[in-house]
Amino acid sequence: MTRPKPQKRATVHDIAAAAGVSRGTVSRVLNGGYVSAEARAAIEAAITEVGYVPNTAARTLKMRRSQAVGFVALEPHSLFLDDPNIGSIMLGANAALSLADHQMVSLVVESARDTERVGRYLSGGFVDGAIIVSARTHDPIIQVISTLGLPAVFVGHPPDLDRNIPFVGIDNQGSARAITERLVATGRRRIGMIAAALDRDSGIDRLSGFRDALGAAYSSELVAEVPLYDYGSGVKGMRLLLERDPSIDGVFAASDAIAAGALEALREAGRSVPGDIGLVGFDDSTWAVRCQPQLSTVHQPAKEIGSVAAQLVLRQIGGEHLTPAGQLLPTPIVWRDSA
Amino acid sequence: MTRPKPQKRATVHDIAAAAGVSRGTVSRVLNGGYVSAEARAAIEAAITEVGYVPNTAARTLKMRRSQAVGFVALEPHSLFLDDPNIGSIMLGANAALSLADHQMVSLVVESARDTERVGRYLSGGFVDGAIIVSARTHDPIIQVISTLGLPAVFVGHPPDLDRNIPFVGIDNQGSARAITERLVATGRRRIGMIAAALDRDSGIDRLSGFRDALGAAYSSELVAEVPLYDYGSGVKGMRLLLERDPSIDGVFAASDAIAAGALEALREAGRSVPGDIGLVGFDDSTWAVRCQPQLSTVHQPAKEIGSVAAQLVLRQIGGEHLTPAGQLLPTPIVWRDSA
DNA sequence: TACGGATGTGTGAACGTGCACACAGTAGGT
DNA sequence: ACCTACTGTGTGCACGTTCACACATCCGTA
Repeated sequence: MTRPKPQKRATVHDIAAAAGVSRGTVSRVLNGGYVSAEARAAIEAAITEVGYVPNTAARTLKMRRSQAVGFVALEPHSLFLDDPNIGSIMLGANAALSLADHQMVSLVVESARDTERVGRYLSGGFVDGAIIVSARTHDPIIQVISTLGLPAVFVGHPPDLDRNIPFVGIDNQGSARAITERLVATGRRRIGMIAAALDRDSGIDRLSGFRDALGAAYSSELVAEVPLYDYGSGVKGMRLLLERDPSIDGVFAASDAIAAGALEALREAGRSVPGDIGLVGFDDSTWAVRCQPQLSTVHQPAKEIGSVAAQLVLRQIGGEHLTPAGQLLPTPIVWRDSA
Repeated sequence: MTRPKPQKRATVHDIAAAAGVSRGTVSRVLNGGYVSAEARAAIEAAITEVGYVPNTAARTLKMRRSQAVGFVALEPHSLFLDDPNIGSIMLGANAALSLADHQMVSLVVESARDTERVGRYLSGGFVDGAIIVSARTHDPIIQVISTLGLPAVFVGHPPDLDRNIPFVGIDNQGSARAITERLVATGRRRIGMIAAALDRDSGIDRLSGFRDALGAAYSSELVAEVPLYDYGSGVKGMRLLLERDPSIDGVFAASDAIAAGALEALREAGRSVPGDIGLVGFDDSTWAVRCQPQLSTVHQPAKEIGSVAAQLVLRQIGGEHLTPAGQLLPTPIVWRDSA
């Protein structure tokens, strides 16, 4: 199964020959340097005529820099479909990288096979740095990045993350505590939580913030654990809570998508929101304003997170050693109709 | 602003020296060939000890193949946030490429600056082929791909697409006609459409399918044109239709997100669905089952589209000349509660 | 003994680029 | 007349890899 070589493409040699100069001169018109007006004109004409494009792979090899940054999305399967956040982070990162004339290349990891291949890709000199999104605890990618010594930034910070690797995120615990406290302040007495993604720092921290806010009133019976931040999990989680304690009158959902699902389960059960039950979410994604009633939630500055992550990677590529390693962005609470 | 060189990494030379053999032998244990058991063992030991990873850029340069395929998402800004389709297509493509041991790299194009940089990236030998999603009519990327001669597949087919470039998509026109006809069959008499994205083939074709189905009953007054396939456009479009003709009793929304927005506007106006008005969407995305009532819609096999696109690119990379160029996937209608 | 095949290893060249260096011509100041 | 600075151009080398080739050894068989 030998493959035919791709068609031959023009090189600096061809351009040099066509313009009657040497490779060096062509290189100089491309990258700057002293070139006479005639030579420049002849070379530029030759370039447009044959449609020459520099071979970036060769340039990367020589320069040891690719002007590209990897954006690694781990297990995005449900994230892409239910969580608009990852898309916003991506667009924020792309905008920032674009400004610095760097190419963002997104790599999707869904299987073990992907992990290994992406590891090779990151190590292979195709990217100068990487942004890693939604890593779980003990994620093999952490090891890969650590040993590689590649400039990298994590979005969120798995507890076992190497201390030297910078991250950008939000104060999940503090935000969860704050919004739960405001739920308490509205007079709710039996407050539960639909906790999700407890294998990620975000999930763990949101739960412990909830716990902090309730203090002595906390009861593990009123916490429904679900695997994902998605709509379906919200439906199931809410049903479970209603079953365990029909007198429940407040719920903190670990994400807006979960809250939307919870809303559906509450509608099924004939409970009104915010009349019978106060409901708050997390993310301030497009879900929040689509729901009926609109969700009170924690605003997550997704686009900015992406942008900051990109800047931190670029600074590392520039040789800077980042300290302190972590950076947290503010998360204002948005109070709407659901609580 | 000179940047420090990245840290020096081990090469085949280092491994060869450490194992007491030559570069050639190291290459053979990496890529297959006759190697003695002792040599192999020594080399493998050296590789794991220093954590050697082959430099893919160098390999790409020599082999003229990168084992990577670009996934170009054009103006995904609202798509990522409101349309789950693009994520599904991406995951479908990644799965198929992964099986063939190819790396999918996604490139996001949002600005003219991005277009140019992505063009350079695609031409630079970093990818062996490309999948292009959601190109608009007269998109500059079409020109870039055509002149480049890079193996490529479009998802959807802008009317001005080069005839030789394969595409994969769905029969937007036929599907739109079919679902509109079923809406007619339920007894609706004043049927309107919220048409979107009329600068894309999908938008144009869905509108003309709608027109076909209504025949003489078609009235341009009952078509609300909105720019995007998103929720907000749905709200606006539906308000417009209600204003133009309060007796409207059926609506075909050009996407599920639009239908969801329309549902919101109908709720505002106090109309019941499907009681007062029958509503159908397009995509069968997660929106469809989240809405209340759940949407009758056209199922779009997004994941499969991605998968087929990937396979078509891989076949071209393998040297095959694809003919016929286009491939359409079936789109069953899913009949739920909204009509 | 001589030969051919299978197995195992080392060497040189090439992929396309950028940079350091060498070199040449010109102009201006001492 | 000489030195220096500036502009302009060509050449060789290196980046790290793979492949073709040459060479070496061993074995079985004519």
